[in-house]
Amino acid sequence: MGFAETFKALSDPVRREILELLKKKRLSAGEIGSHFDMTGATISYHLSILKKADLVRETKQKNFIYYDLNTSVVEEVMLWLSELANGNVAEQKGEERDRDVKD
Amino acid sequence: MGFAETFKALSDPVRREILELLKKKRLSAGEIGSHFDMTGATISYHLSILKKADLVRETKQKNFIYYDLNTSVVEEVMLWLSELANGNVAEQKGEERDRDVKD
DNA sequence: GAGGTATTTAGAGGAATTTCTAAATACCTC
DNA sequence: GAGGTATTTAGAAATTCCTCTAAATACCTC
Repeated sequence: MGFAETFKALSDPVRREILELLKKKRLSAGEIGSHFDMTGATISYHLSILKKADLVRETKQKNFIYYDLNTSVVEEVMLWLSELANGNVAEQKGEERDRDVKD
Repeated sequence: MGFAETFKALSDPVRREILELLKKKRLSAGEIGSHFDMTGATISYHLSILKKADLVRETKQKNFIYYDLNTSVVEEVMLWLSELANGNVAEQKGEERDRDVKD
């Protein structure tokens, strides 16, 4: 946990693109790397940051390491943003904001 | 627009705390600064980044500058996250994911 | 276990970020 | 318009981030 690590992980365009790739299906580090014009070492660095933020999970299989998206952390972030924008959870339709806040 | 700037803005704890302060009510730069143990110049720097990300708006009044939260950008980010996590908009209850994606 | 493929780790360079102090700007009040 | 308050800008220092090359680790297959 810790939004600092999560938002920092999300703040890099390469890492966001990795997450979008993983949205479709899980991929090995090498498959992810082939989508970018960077060395495998750099991809590994980005994956380590996504892992630290718990945005992706890894599974070893044969001599590949597969990565997939962890949506629960994404939803925690959405919750925080939702409370920031609306003062409550996922209420999108009204403009009731800051109503009945006791403490 | 540009998620790079938005997520980068959200990635700093001071800036997230500023946004939470502004959730309650709009505040002048000085009022914001008094919540932190930093110089006014540093707060001004953070505000400039929030402004660039369009997460806050400013209004001049007398010789104060008031800042308030721009929730529409927050909602754009939520939308992106929602599509990342669920493949569609704010669908929280099902596990239908990646259905009927034509292109 | 030797060779091969997949991935990570270490170390270094350059760019970007965060903070400060000091100075500049802006605007209000008298 | 002079003095005062609020805020930003400029420049510098310390730290963190992103990328690379080179080397290490891990694991599979024969």
